[in-house]
Parts: sequence; C-alpha cells; structure tokens
Amino acid sequence: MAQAPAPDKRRAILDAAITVFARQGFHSARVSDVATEAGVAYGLVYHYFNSKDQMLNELFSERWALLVEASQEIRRSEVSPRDKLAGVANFIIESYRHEPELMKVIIVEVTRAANSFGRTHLPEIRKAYDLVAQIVSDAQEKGEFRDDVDPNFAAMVFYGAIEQLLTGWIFGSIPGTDADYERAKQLVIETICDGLEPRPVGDAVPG
Amino acid sequence: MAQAPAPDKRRAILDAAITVFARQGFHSARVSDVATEAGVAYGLVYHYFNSKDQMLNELFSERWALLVEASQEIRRSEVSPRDKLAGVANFIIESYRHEPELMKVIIVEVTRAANSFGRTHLPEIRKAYDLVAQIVSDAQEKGEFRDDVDPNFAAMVFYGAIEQLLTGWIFGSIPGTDADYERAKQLVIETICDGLEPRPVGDAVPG
Amino acid sequence: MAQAPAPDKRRAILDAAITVFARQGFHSARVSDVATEAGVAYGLVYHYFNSKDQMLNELFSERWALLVEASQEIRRSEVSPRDKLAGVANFIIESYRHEPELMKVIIVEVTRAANSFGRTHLPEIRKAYDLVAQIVSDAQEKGEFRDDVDPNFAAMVFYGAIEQLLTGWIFGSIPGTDADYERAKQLVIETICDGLEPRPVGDAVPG
Amino acid sequence: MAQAPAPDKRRAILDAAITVFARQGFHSARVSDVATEAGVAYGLVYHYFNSKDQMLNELFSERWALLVEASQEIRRSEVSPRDKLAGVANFIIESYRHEPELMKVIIVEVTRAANSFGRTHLPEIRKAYDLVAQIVSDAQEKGEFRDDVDPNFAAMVFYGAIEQLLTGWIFGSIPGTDADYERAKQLVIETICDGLEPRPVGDAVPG
DNA sequence: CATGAATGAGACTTCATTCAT
DNA sequence: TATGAATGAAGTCTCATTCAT
Repeated sequence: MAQAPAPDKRRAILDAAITVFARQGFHSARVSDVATEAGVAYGLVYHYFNSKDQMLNELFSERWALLVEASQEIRRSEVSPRDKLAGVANFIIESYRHEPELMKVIIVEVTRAANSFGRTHLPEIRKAYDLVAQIVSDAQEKGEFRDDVDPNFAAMVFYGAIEQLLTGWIFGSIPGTDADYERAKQLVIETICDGLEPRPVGDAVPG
Repeated sequence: MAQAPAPDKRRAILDAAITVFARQGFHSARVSDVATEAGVAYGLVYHYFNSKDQMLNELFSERWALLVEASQEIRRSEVSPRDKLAGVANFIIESYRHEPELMKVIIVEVTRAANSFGRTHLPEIRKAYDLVAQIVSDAQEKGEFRDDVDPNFAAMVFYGAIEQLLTGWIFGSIPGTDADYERAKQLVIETICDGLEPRPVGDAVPG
Repeated sequence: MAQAPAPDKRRAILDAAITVFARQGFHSARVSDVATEAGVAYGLVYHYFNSKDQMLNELFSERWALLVEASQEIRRSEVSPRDKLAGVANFIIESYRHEPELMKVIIVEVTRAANSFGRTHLPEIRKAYDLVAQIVSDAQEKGEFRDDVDPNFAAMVFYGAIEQLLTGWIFGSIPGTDADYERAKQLVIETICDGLEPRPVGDAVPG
Repeated sequence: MAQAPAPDKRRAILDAAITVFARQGFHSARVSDVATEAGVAYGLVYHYFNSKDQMLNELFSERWALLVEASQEIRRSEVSPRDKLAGVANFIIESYRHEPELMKVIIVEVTRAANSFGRTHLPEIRKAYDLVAQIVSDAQEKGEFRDDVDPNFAAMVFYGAIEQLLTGWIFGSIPGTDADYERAKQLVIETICDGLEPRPVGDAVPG
C-alpha cells in the first residue's frame, strides 16, 4: 500500500504529461512543457522515455488495460446484461470523473486519432469493444436481448454514446455536476436498452 | 449554375487537400503535398488560401452546412420522428459513402479535435446536434417518443452511434459493402428507437 | 563557357560547405555555419540538400569521379608506366594545389573515415586504387615493372605515399611552395620506381 | 611488476573504450557505451577520466610512446638501414596483428584526424616520422641509401605505405591472414628500397 | 570507489509562410 | 495567375558532464 519513498520522477513526468497533453493537445505540447510542468530538467524526460510518443502510448496502454480488465470481470459476473452494460458505462464515466485529464487524452488523442495513435492501438481498442459485443451476444444467446441486432453493432452504438458523452464533457458543452454523471449513466443504458420509442402498457417482459 | 469554364485551380487544391488530409492526417500533411497532389505550384496554394488551416476550415464548413441544412429540412418534413432520425442517419452515411475521404477528414480532424478545430467549429457542430435534439423534443411533445429521456442526451447517443460507425469504416474495422451501409442505417435507428431489450408481444404502439 | 546567369545558390552552398568542412571538420561544422558562410538562410540548405551528410557525399563523389576518369585516361595513354604513375600523382597533387580545401575534406573526412563516409564510398575509392594497380599490372605484363610485387600492393604504397603527402600539407607539417609540389611529384615517383637503395653503375635497363 | 590485485576498473574502462571506439568510431561512441562494455556504472568513467577525449588521448599516447621508443632502439641498433626500416614496419604491423582494435582507433581517430586529435598529437606523431627520416638520413650519410631523396620525404612514403596497408586491413579490403602480414612486411620494404622498376643483372651493390 | 539519476546546451531537420519574378 | 526559391522560427532528440547518495 505504501508508495515508493523515493521521489518518483518518472511518475511525475507521466502525470505532467497528462496535464499538458490534456491542456494543449498532444501535438501542441512540447516536451519542454512536460518537463517544466513536472519540475524536472528537459533531459530527464528522455532518461525515462524514448520519445514523446512513448509517453502517450504508455499513458494509454496503462489505463486501457484497466478498462479491458474491468470489462472482462463484468462480463463474467452474475448480473443481468443490462447491469453489465451499466457496469461498463459506470467504469468509464467514473474514470472520467476521477481523472478527466487522463481520459481526455485517451479519448481525444488516441481512441479517435485514426491517423496516428488510434491505428497503433487498434488491437487494444478493439479488445474493449469486443467485450461489450460479447456481453450483448451472451445475452442474446440466453434470450435476454433481442437477437436481431448485431452484437458488434450494438457495441458500437454503446461506445459511440459513451464517447460522445465524454466528448460533451470535454468540450464543456454539457453540464458535468455529480448528478449529471449519475443521470448520464442511467440514461445511456435506458436509451440503449429500452429505445426511444414508448412501450405499451405491460412494458416489462413477462416473467 | 454553370461551372467556371476555366480550370478551377482553387477547387483542385481543395480536392487535393481532402485526399492528402485523409491519407496522412492534417498534421502530417505538408502544404507541398497538397500542391503536388493538385498538380499546381507550391505558392499557388497561398494565392487561394491564407493558411493551411483555412483549407480545412473551408472544407469542413462547406460540408457541414449541407448537413445542417438537410437536418433542418428533415425536421420540418411530415414524417414520423423515427423516419426523421433515419433521414439524418441516411444523409450522413450517404455522405460517407460518396465522399469517404472528405468525411474522414471532417470527423477525424475537426469533429473530434477537442483541442484545435473542434473548438473552433463548436457552434456549427452543435447546430447539427441540436437539430437532432429538436427532432426528439418535437416527438416528445407530440407523445411519439418517451419523454423521460433528455433530448440533448438522445442526440448525443444518436450522433455518437453514427460517428462510431463512421470511425469503424474509417479504421477499416467493420466491413463497408453497400449492403453493410444499408443495414447499418436500419440498425442504428432500430437500436436507438427500440432498444436492445425485447418487447412484449404487441410491440407496436397501438395506433 | 559562360556560367549560369542566375545566382546559383546551390553551388554557393556547396562551396561554403567546402570551406566550412575544411576549416572545422565535418563533425564540428554546423549547418548554420554553412548557411552563414554561403550568405543564405538556414532553410535554403535543406531546400537543396536532404541532409548535412548529402553535401559531403556530393562533394566527394563529384570530385572523385574526375580522379577516376583521369586515371582511366592515363591508363589508356601511350606513355611509360612510370609516366602513368606520374600522371596520376600529378593529377592529385594539382587538385590539391588548386583546391586544397576540397581535397582536405575529401581526404580527411571521406577517404580516411573508416567508420562513416569511408565505408559508404568504399566502392568508389577502390575504383581509383584499382586503376593504379592495373597500371602496374599492365607494366608487369610488358616486362616494364618487376613482376614480383603484387600490383594491389604497389597501388597501396603509391596511394599511401600520396595521401601522406597531402596530409603533410594539410597539417602544415611540410612546406608547400610551388617548388615543393613539383619536387614532391618527382620524388614520389622516383622513390616508388627506383627505390631507396643505390643502384650499381649502369643503372638503366639495357635497351 | 606485479599487477594490482584489485580488479583494475580503470584498465577495464580503457579496454572497453578501445573496443567501442573501434567498433563505432569515436564520435558515435557514447560514454555510456563504454561503461556498458566495461561492465561498470556510468559515473565511474568520470571517476577515472576527466572526459571522453581524455580516454582517447591516453589510449593514443600510451601506445604511441611504445612505437617511438621502439623506433629509437631500432635506429641505434647495428643493422643495415633496410633492416631498420623493416624493424619499424614489423613493429607496427605486429602491433596491428595483436591489437587491431587499438591500432584502428589510433590510426583512424587520431593519426588521420586533421581537425581534432591529429593536431593535438602532432608533436608525438612527428617524433615517430622523424625517427624514420633519421634512419634514412643516417644511411645516406654512410652512403647506404641514395642521397638524392629527402629523408623526410622518404619517411612520408614509408609511413604512408604502412598506414595504407593498415587501412586496407581495417576496411577489410585486403586479406589479413598470418601469411599476408608476413608478405606485406617484405613487400613494403622491397618496394620502397628496391623500387618498382627492374634492375640490371648484378643488382646487388657490390660489397 | 561506485552508482545512475539529473542537467541542459546544442544540432539537425521540418515546414508554414513570404516574396521576387 | 502562377512559380518555386527563400526565410527562419520551432521542436525533438542526443549526450557529455555533474552530482547526490
């Protein structure tokens, strides 16, 4: 539990990179900005990292692995598919809530960068998407979800919705109070699971 | 209506910019690449455009205006809200189908660039999102859509789903045959309007 | 005969490179030094050359080709083998006399740089050495030279002697008046053809 | 006479420097490469040496002193001038044979580096050349060598030939078996003392 | 003696933009 | 309009050297 007693400069640099990349974007961020933000000498950045790119790669992979891991656990858990999706949404939104800068960097600079890092990390990114698809597919096999929707497709809608939400918060174009985050979690699940159109009386599936 | 009879170099440059930005990404694209692709001299680019940025801005605005316009018409049309959403989805997906490079540039380089062009064009981007929100809100007022979903939120899910689809095509991670495009249009609407969970017998709202 | 009327900046940069490389050595020479020496902007160097290395490569190849060409002509000419060797020595020493800076760069930075450019240009360098070896070998076949000396070896001694001479001039450790150059040409041939040891009376080969 | 019983780190570093400088060239060699090769910590290099340059300087001077010393002894010895030259050639070639890396470094990085170390060590380098010149001059005074060749000049040819040979071995452009080394020793002396042109019958100087 | 983290000046290269023709 | 040479600011990465432990 105890943190390393030594002043972990490497960690400080990585944290500074999050702040700087989030603030200026990866491209506009200079390595010197990161060093200054971390309060270390320029060269030390290159003592710990081979390149500016590597910092972003590491930031992404480190965090994305957690998402994949969490998704796998959620998939294996014994709850309804709806709650599984809610679990994934919850994990992502909570991640954003606690570390908005890091999540901003991950979403904006990696996940959506089709010409650079996005392509590099495509396999990792797909792993997370596939897990959602598998949750849907599992549910379809058990008859808990409609089976006329392609699971990959459903995963895409799910992730699209969530990323768009994060983008809204990142842009500041939707409010981000604690209540908003909670409401958002519900709504994304309701929208995706229940749809926009009204259901007849006796909505629930008859047990 | 008639096109300029002279060889429209300006247009050629803009078209070349689409190709080059799509292929290499805006940042990695050099102005000289655009000139070469267009088959014109280096300096001519600066005769028609003030800066590299301006080309992208123009590319985006030109096209995005069409989307906003189409969305407005769709909103005003006399069809079901479901068909309105389908109309917007159709417009975007057809845009991608006919001009994938341009759409790639718009999505990747502008819409999702939270630190640069995305912020610049936020008002225009929001206009399109808002129109979808208004379509939902209109439907809610008429009782055609559930009213417990925030319209802005629904718009976010809708756009998120569509952008994610386009991203899948851009990344090449989902297939893109003609049939796929058609199926995708249906599915995105079905998923969003009907939800993933099964409905009881007598699914349709009694008319 | 007329020079290009345009201000040939490319040539100016190359000439400046000779001066700067000769003065500071290739490694200590900064590209900015070359630009300054040429009186052009920094970036123009990269308009004409891909890299600092390329300038040196070009400088070398351009000049070395002349040497190879001259050596070939000399080999084909109808003079005694001794005069052929004298011809090659003359060509190299005259090159140094007229363009000492360029020759210094070629010798010091390329010919003798076993770890960098020397290895790159090894094929070209060998071509020149081989031509001297061929002159020796031709003479041996005709009985004009002793045939118990390996021609490649003789070429090595020949080139070694000449390069050492140039090095002496470059270092300033031997005098370099016009008379010295002339005397050097004679001596290198006499030493190599006649040897250091005295010959008995009736030195010349009886005709 | 006894070696230091402790693991001589200083020596290990110097030996590592030889290997690394020979492999990568002085400029491309990093101090850390030397430390790694020596199996010691980075900073230890600076405990024993003031700078990267100092290592090369020491390497050179240490070895070159041996050559000068050997040359002096050879000069004083009671053998024919031809054998004296053979002795010097032998010493250098044997040095290369036993420590090719060290000799490569000395030749490539010092002796021929007209802009850096070569100039620094010019006095030491000249001392060795001068000794050969003196051997020639001594012989001329005794009438054992032709006296119409400038001794300094003869020394230049001699050293040029030898360095060129070493360069050939360094570049790998001439074969380097044991027999080759022996043959080379003979040839360089024969070529220089006897010349390339044939001698009449009764070649030897009458005793 | 030994370690390796920390420092920071320096150099190459890129490329948007300007400008003379 | 059209050309492409010319400009120079900016940024990444390297690496010799220093220093605290």
